[in-house]
Amino acid sequence: MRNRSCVMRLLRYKNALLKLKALNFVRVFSDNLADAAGVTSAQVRKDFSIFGITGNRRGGYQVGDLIENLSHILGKDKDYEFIVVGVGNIGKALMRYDGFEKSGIKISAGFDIDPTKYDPGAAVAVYDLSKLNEYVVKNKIRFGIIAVPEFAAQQAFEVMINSGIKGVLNFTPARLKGPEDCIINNINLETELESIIYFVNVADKTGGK
Amino acid sequence: MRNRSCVMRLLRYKNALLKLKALNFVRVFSDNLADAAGVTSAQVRKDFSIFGITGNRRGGYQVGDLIENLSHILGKDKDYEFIVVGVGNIGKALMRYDGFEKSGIKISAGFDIDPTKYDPGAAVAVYDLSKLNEYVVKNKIRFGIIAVPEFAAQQAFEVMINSGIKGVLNFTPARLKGPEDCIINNINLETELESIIYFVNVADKTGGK
DNA sequence: TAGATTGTTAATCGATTAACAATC
DNA sequence: TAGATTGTTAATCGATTAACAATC
Repeated sequence: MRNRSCVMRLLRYKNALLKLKALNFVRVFSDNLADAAGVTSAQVRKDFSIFGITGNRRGGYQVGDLIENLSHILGKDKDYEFIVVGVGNIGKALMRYDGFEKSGIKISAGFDIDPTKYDPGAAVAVYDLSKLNEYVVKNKIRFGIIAVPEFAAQQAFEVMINSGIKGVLNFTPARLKGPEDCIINNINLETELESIIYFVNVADKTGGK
Repeated sequence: MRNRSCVMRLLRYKNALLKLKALNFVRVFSDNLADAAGVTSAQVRKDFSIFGITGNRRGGYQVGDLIENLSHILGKDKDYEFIVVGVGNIGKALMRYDGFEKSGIKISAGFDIDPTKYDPGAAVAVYDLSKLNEYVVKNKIRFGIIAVPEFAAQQAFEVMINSGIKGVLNFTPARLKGPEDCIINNINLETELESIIYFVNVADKTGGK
């Protein structure tokens, strides 16, 4: 199915392919991609088959064609702008992070309710939250990142949705409620760390030592 | 099964319960927890059953007991220290983030190879990467976060593992290779954003407008 | 007791994997 | 051609859900 895990795998294949291309590889087999992405070769071929990607029996896949196919499927043939709401530690880090560019992703502005955060002249400008609607409408922004404190998350989300944003990455533990057609991805840092603690503790008890 | 998704759900139940407790709730039903965590009530009861958590038929669960049970299972009856390797945008944000404390998680130091980053006097001290082993051994640190550039990830990981670290949260796209008994959680920010773009584009085509 | 909720089993659902015919 | 790899179907695996007897 074209579910989240499958799409995440396609993104991994694409990243692996870009590295192969940089090494001047021309052809690649499902086995190679499987190794690179940490899955089975059947999984790779199945994923491709779901999206109608074909190769050559016996000859594998052309690296260049495959990258083009995946980029098209993943909607990465043009650049995309994100805004950040909440210019605290995490928000600021994302605004300054330069690793998104190579994926065609640009963080174009930040918004906060705290006036001491305003900085319209910065490399990535920071505006008052009240300016969000105007900015998003004017620049046709469709994507955003929520990096506010949990209690402010739902409200921030609603401002974003009402302005026309269709997809958000939510760094708060809040379970956002909104229209069906809006895409929400959640990252919960506390939970990630806590789950590591759990599995290490389990390994301690069951494993040796 | 006691897999990652299941543990992540337990963590969500616990967070919901802590909020209920703050509101002076004494009892809770599987239905309530299901709503709070966005799952079915059968899932909640099944999860509890896997970990041997029982309630009262007809009477639901005692909020206090449940929190205690979950905290014990999740290994959160004591505090845990993490170190951060790579004091760039993300690393710094994590070191300054104050939301971990309430979960009993402390970021106790940062490490970097760039001498301009050293700051042994900071609230969270930053040391040379060469000091990592000594620090980790001395303070019996078992958990770490990798926030270096991708090319340095495997090396950073090996330094950590060799010092006795057992669980890491990896912010790079690198697929880390190490001992079986080491726990690795990956967060890939680019991929999270790219998957949002994909699903919004799909909704555009299939949905209205 | 009557009614409601748990705890658990069995059914369902979906995703992954194995296997192999097609074919380059 | 002979050999190797794809593309796809069927089998397997595991997780989620439905259902209901147990029971508070």
